[in-house]
Amino acid sequence: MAQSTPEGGSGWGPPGAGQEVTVPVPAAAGSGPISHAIFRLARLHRMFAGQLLRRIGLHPGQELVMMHLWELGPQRQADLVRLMDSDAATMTRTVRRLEQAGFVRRRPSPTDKRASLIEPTAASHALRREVEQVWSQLEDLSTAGLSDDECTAALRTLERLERNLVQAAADSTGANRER
Amino acid sequence: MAQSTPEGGSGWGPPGAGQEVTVPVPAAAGSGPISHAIFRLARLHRMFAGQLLRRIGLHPGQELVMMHLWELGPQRQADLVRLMDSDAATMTRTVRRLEQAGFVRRRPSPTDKRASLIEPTAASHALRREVEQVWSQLEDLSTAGLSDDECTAALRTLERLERNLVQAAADSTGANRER
DNA sequence: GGAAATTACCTGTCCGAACAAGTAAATCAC
DNA sequence: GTGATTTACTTGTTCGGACAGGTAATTTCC
Repeated sequence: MAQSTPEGGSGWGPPGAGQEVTVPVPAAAGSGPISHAIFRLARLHRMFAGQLLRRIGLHPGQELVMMHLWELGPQRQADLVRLMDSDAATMTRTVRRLEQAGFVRRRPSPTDKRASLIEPTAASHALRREVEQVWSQLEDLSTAGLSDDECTAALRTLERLERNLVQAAADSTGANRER
Repeated sequence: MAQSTPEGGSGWGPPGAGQEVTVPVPAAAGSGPISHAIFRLARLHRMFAGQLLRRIGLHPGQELVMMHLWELGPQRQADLVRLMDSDAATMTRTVRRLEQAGFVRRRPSPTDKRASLIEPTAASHALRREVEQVWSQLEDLSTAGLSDDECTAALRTLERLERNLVQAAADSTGANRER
């Protein structure tokens, strides 16, 4: 991992704010500062989550599935896909790996022969506290030194960016074919 | 802590949109609102970048390599790894794919028989404007409707979160072995 | 000069993510 | 009821990303 040492951010130029940036902004990415910041933050965040989850035998993404199952009980894969806004193919493999790891069991749906219900195993419940601890820890690390107001503001900022992209995606797919 | 959970994050329904295009925040993730927001934003952002890059024959990540090469000229793989804070193994494969795609060429380093210099091909320069356009477009979509001040604030927020994680990573690695 | 550590790169493996394509079952339309 | 469409799921492929391990060249230190 070896995140580079804090050092000179090549100021990209907005008014006033001439503060140091902690990350290498090698000017090549000066093009899209926000995009690049999202990219780097995401990478770091994912790496951190992976590092924490690794200790409890999960990979990033798997813990989300487990959390949904613990909270909502048995779900079909399609439900999990919808809950996580994920991909059906990815879910197939993720569930299979969770099954092989013994955290999940499949049961054929009584009402739909196409579907199977995914349910957490008894063994998996021992993980629940640990997973919640990991998420809590990750949240604390991310928001270290931020006041409640700042956290709220940060959350709003992230959601605003997300909303923009959701909107753009809706526009672009909607432009092609009316849904 | 940091458990603000402002009203489940819902409530932004675009007026009149007869569909719940927005994002599922299924309470299971209410645990770490910031973490989850980062996760979702990153996923969307990456998906969008991939969609845009796909049209010009690149995959997410490859464009970063190319941008560095265009800007800095021939680099060793190790340099690219450092510039992108990436992984050596990943870089090996990324460079090979870029080479197979004809965007990059390898030349043995004159001073170091272990290393090879990666340089952009002439053909690749036709891509440069398109790549920059993609980044510009991505930035515009992300920051749609944001004022300059809001953009700056958003950037600072992202960098603050990143700095926290960088710090946490430095702490955890530094705790194990003093560097 | 020569052993030991470091550096640069490659390969294998596993994972999530996305796309394409396919199968089977359920639902809809007529 | 039959045919068309939709839904649920699977597999194959390709990519980035991370880890483990391996080779060769370089540097460090004695």
